[in-house]
Amino acid sequence: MVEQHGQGADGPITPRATAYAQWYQDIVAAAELLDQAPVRGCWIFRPNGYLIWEIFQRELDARFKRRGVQNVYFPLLIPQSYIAREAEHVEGFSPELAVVTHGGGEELEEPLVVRPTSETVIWATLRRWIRSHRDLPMLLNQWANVVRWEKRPRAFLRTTEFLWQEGHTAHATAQEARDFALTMLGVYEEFLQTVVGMAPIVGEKPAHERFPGAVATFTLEPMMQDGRALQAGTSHDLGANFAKAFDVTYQGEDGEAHPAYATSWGMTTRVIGGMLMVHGDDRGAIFPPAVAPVQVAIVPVSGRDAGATQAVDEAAATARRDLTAAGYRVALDDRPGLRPGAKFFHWERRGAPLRLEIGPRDLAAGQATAVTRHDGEKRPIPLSGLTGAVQALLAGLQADLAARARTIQESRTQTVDDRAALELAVAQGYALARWCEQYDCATAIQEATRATIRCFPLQDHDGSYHPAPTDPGPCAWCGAPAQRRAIVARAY
RNA sequence: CGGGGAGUAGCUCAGCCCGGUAGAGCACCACGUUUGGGACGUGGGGGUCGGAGGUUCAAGUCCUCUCUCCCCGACCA
Repeated sequence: MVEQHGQGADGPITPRATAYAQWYQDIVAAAELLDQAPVRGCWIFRPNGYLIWEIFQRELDARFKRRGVQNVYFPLLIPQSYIAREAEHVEGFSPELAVVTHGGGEELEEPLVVRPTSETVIWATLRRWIRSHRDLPMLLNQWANVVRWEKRPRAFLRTTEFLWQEGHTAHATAQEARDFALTMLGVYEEFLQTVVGMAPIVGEKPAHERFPGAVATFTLEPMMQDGRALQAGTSHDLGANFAKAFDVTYQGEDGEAHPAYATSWGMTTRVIGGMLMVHGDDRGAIFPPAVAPVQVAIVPVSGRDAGATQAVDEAAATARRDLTAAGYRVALDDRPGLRPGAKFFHWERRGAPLRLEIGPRDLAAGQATAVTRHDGEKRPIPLSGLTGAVQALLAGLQADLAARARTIQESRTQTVDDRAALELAVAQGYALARWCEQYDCATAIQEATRATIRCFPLQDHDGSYHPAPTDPGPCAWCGAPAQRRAIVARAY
């Protein structure tokens, strides 16, 4: 029923205030999500880690399909020449490609790259799939793994191989492509808010941070508890760049050939790491109920005699049966030989959002003791109405976590107008500052503060995104004229 | 790629300076006593000491080479 401890799972957890990076590693271990792989930068997903990804997949996939997106699968290996077809694309990705040079014991005539992303192979194929305006829009997605040879890997946040979904769509007009890129941005935002419990800033990347080959890159930037940003998803308007590079045209109603307009959008296993950093505390991981591998941990407390213990065991088994039947992910911690306290710690570290204690005293009162992980509060709930009470507690907990994340983010976001204020703001969170949109200025900011231009925030009106109103004034860093404010922050 | 650190039991590490029977804690297995916030007793299993070469009667320990991992920076979802 209950898995045994794994490596490092029981080690001490470094407090966040002592060393945030070390704390992060500790709670990844404590939650038993990953294990070390033999290859640098790669991690093994343990059952709990993969279950979270499966839940992400289920939630996102349903949202995609609701918008008419169909799943496909393209191969892992891509001819090296494909990557080179789009000028910015090859420049952007070449440094981090893994290249296969040998196969079947022989050197390959043309090296194959392990996909870092699939725009090239997909657009090479869309050339055959798109003929007429009746073929559009073509809305595709694939669940896949990709490889990017990063210099500095970190568990979940930046791994050599990572799991993601990559959506690829083709449209008849530039406007339609832009609209769809924003639609998917909205899907991501809603997912991060309601499922993951994040409060991402949604915005557009500055030109120098765009995806290689994109005309616009939109991003979601939730704040971690230490004030740093994490890019948690992107949606790109690729314009006609890939259609031109791969010669994809369709015949319009006017009988003429037109280029197809593209989007691509992706979300990765990185978000799992972000979720840990947003919600976890010094006692371990805390998972929002919507994604928790174990939503309810039932800990029976044995009685002084066999009869009382048997009654407790039966009540615990009944609770598990009822909650499981109601669709919850439940663990009954019936491991023998462990005292209740040890089990409490066990489930706290692993992030179970709700714990139910059932002991002789509870049974005498016809109740269970419910303990919410994020605030440690204990409250009795009647065994007769267990499922309903659990549902209410989990719903409240999900909302509490999201609200807490939003509060932290807002309290650490400052609107600033000059260099000194910007430096102070990025030392502890987000700065909302006018920026001149000059690359050299962004570089100067980064060299001085280690912060980067995260995005120009977008505002959500009537389900669509619009740029924030212009706010002319001097660039907070260099004083040159600036039209709008950007989020400036250190990032993972 | 620069700068640090580390490879010895499943995990965390001691042992290395000063060569001589491979250890501790935790975890694991068995039995018993415990059980409302990390229990205890007794017994037990588990090791090519990262790899290769060298010195030596003898190498975890000394020498040479090598591989790998982790952490901190620049590249990135």
